[in-house]
Amino acid sequence: MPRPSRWPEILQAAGQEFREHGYENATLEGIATRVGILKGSVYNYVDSKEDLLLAVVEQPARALLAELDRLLADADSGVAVRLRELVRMQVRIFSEYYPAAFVYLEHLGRLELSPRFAEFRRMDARYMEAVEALVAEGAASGEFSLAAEPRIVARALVGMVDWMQHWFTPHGEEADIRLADQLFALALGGLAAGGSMRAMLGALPDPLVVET
Amino acid sequence: MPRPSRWPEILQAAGQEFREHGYENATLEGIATRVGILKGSVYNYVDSKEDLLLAVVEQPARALLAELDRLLADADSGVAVRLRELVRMQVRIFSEYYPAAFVYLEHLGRLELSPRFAEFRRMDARYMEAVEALVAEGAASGEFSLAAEPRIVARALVGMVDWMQHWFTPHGEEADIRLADQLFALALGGLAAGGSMRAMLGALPDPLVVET
DNA sequence: AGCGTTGGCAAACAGACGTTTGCCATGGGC
DNA sequence: GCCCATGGCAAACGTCTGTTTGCCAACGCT
Repeated sequence: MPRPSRWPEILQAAGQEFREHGYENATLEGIATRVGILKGSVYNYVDSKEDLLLAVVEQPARALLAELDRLLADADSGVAVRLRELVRMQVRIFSEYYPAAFVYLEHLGRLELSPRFAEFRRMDARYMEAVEALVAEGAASGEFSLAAEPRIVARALVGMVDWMQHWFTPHGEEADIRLADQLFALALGGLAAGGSMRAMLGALPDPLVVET
Repeated sequence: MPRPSRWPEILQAAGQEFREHGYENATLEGIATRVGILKGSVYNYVDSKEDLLLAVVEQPARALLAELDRLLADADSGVAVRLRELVRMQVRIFSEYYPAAFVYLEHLGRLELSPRFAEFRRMDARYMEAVEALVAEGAASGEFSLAAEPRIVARALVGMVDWMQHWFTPHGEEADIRLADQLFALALGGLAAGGSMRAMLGALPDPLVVET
């Protein structure tokens, strides 16, 4: 039996510390103490503190993009259905990679980071474009009837979902999906959604349910 | 003629540096250089770096709360109208206190800050409660027909608006109001808002327009 | 004119923290 | 049983940066 590596613990501890204190305030000593080792020992696994952030952020980022691709490939379903899947997907990743996914969100915006994070910023840009395209497609097909330009709408939707970093904690798969659907219903129908809107929401098919 | 104080310049420079680099990465030297003095000289105006953050954040925070009070006092208009005013108000403050208001948003969430920031966290909590109460009132009065619990709806709305820190830049009073109204229209009518919804939006009165 | 306050400069200080180094215990493979 | 890679420990290093201190020029006031 090989001596168990403590890399997973370190990764998890780093994620939690980054989440609680922010990258700049988090200390290597805090992370190491959480695992039960000294801060110097962390350098047996990484070359720098930034490497830790990179490692924490990489998993949720890749998962998000992979699912986005899967989702965009499914051009058969209506736009509303794809958008609902998008929201569900994102909530699922928030939950599955908690709190790493929130570390990702929080630190993407920060400049200052080395060029090694450029890839993630590109990924984020691609994500925004995808949402905007989805919204625009819905408007073009008549499925949506927008009260604002697609870009504004896309930003508002993303904000609604990404803002969850300030209040969301996982509550199990079922509850998470319910939450995602509530958010999506609000996005689709708005505050004033009457009975007809809710009927329409209830009638949406479930073609993309992920087997887990 | 008294020797002109450089406090306003320092405050503005601090706001910009905090906005661009984040509080922790911003350096006193960067702020001082922006004004054209040395970092030590800043201590003629402040006792600590934290004081600077406090000063930057205080103005937009107080303005926001003051306007919120004014807005909540107006119980005569319908809930939708008050909610639209809320969005307009917030965009206006983002614009008027740019970028200080975004520094406020960005750093409220961070823990680590001294107890002196507790007041702002209370203010934020009060703000959230107000939005939630507004939403609930709309649901109770029949003006809204919610697809989710008021608390979720309130969080989504706040997220939509507060996320603007990642893409908004002021474009003049008129354009800002137009933008606010687009966001509000999306919140009220959703993606699928049909022609009837837009007609209803257009028919909303303007009882709270602020004289500027 | 003389005096006190304001505020900038230059330099040094101090603490925090990321990183490096040398050492040693462990445990699997030949 | 020997060897070596792994990984932890302890301590030191170096830098960055917030903060302090002493000095002095500029200016307003009496």
